[in-house]
Amino acid sequence: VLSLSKLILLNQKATLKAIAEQLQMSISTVSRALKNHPDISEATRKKVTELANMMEYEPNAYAVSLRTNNSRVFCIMVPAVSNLFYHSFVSAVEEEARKENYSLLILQSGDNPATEIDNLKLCRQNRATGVFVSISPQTTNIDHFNRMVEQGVPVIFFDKVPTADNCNKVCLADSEVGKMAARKLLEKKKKNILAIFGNPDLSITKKRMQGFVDEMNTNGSGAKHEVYHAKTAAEANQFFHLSFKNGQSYDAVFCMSDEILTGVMKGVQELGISIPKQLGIISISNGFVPQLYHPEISYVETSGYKLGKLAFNRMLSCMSGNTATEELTLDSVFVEGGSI
Amino acid sequence: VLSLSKLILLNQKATLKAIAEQLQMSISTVSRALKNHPDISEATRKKVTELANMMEYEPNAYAVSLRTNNSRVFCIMVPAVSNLFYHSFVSAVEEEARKENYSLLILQSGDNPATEIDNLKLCRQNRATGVFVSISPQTTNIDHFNRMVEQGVPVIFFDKVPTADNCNKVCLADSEVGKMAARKLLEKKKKNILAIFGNPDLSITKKRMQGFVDEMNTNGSGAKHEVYHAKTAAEANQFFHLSFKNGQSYDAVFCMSDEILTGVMKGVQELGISIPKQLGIISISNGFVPQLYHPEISYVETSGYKLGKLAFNRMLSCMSGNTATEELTLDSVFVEGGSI
DNA sequence: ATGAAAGCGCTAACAA
DNA sequence: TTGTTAGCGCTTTCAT
Repeated sequence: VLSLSKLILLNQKATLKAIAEQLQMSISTVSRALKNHPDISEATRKKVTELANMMEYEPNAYAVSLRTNNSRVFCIMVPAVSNLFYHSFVSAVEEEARKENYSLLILQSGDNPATEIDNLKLCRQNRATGVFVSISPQTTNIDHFNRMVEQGVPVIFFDKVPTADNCNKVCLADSEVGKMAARKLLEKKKKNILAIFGNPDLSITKKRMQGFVDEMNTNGSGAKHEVYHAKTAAEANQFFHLSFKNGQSYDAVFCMSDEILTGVMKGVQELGISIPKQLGIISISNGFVPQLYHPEISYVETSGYKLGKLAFNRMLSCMSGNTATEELTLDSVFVEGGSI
Repeated sequence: VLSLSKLILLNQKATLKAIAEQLQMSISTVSRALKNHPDISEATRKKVTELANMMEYEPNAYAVSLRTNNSRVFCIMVPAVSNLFYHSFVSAVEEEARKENYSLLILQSGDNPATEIDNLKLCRQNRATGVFVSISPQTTNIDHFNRMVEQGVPVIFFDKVPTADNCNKVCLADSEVGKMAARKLLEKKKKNILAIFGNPDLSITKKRMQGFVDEMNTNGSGAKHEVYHAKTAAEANQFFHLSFKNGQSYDAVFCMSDEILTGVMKGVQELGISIPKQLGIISISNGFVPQLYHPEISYVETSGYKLGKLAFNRMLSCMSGNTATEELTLDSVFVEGGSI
């Protein structure tokens, strides 16, 4: 239950001006009192803070930004937030941003370069302090992003990054990840490997494949591997069925992504194949999907969460005047599950 | 390659003032020209828009908000964005917000009531036009939220909603969902059902359980059911093992959530139980996890995406002056998978 | 220790 | 058709 006087106070807008009028003092005194300026007397400070609390005063972020020319807003642009990998990235950035007292503007591009440009306008309208972006596969021209950088707004590309090299990138070590998966397969003495990759046009596919194939060719004496591409889980499932119906006897399957893995694992269940006895499985994953199965699937980890933390640090470094562009890479980790 | 003159233009801040100075006209003329005010001559409009494009002018969102007293920002507060259900909700709201030209401020509470209050301050600082919130289980006092409503900021509670009834709620029909799952089990003539629910303190658990048990008691003549609670996937897994090691012969398992389902399905794989021959499985889910298995798990759908759309509509209705509070409920759908 | 005043970028009522 | 002016809420310099 609120007292009448409190009700009256609450019903007017809580601004510095309103507080100043109530207290018969100037706006600047109120402002200073509220931010513990040393010049302000204890008595004044006390009166002001008490009334401010009563009125539930919160500074108007827009007025502050306008005045200080500093928005304290980061923008994150991703193809779609409804994606395990990206939302763990967002989650990590949110945590760090909160600590540093920044807010987040989250934008989806839907893998559409035109929407990307629209979103960039929103970033500019909101005078974003910095931008994190994972670009769409069709984005080749990054002039718009470079423009932001020229104007002093750091842009950190992450995950899906452009090929140009004069920009800040924070990536998974995709080639290294593919290499590590191949190495694990060879360590386990797999001789006849089915490797299923995603859309061959994506740079992520190219890099993972390059690492995988390199390792196989360099150190895989005696081991055979066949490469397929599947754009969806359903396609991966079909490939799997074809491969195991034709009597070919692979002893291991490599899945480039969760999408592929789910298609393959459905095939495994459909055909009643026993893992790892009849067949070894290894995947590249964020970690959620592999632990749904028994035995849990062994995978090389690509953590959106860790990438988010790394990207945020890079952002802070850019903001503190570090103008050199850098290409950072997240070390990959193998997580043993029992499927190989 | 940019011309020198363009470079010079780009290097100064793109504001109405800067444009006005270049063109030797007043700020208001420029402002009007840019928003196609009918009073402005074609010649002037053309000159202004051309220069504005050259300078890549974007209005300063903070100045606009400050002046118009309208932020065009919605705030969404959830326990954690790294959650399948919530991020599909966020995704839906983002889509609608974009159409209406609103931005999104996304905040995580970490299921902590104190953080919730902090977040609410952020909402106020950003003068959010409206707030979507799924509260933490420990939040009993919703005064802070009511305060926002009193000050004209609509608050739409979704999913995890408070018990008080003078507020806007958009929920899954949790009781109905439980009831529907029970009905499906009875239709399939299941006689001996293991029902695993989540944390018994959560209202969502209570409601789903109430619906389930009600239906069983009302129409389940001849069918037995036993209720367990598991707070994590691992606990559900343990229960499952105990239940099937002790020689008890359930013919179906009901899982209240994805979390429970993953624990149970791991048990199914570990014990090599054949679905649906030896055992029927039914779950309540967003839809992602059930389709990872073979056969796909039959589930009653709880769509975060659809809930997001519904919540957004409710928000628009509140903003257009509809002050009556309402409690909306999303109809549930049964999705046949083959596991029962 | 406190106040007055300018200005951030924009909109809109009023004037010309 | 265009310009002048005031003001949104805040910070900060300069004065007192």
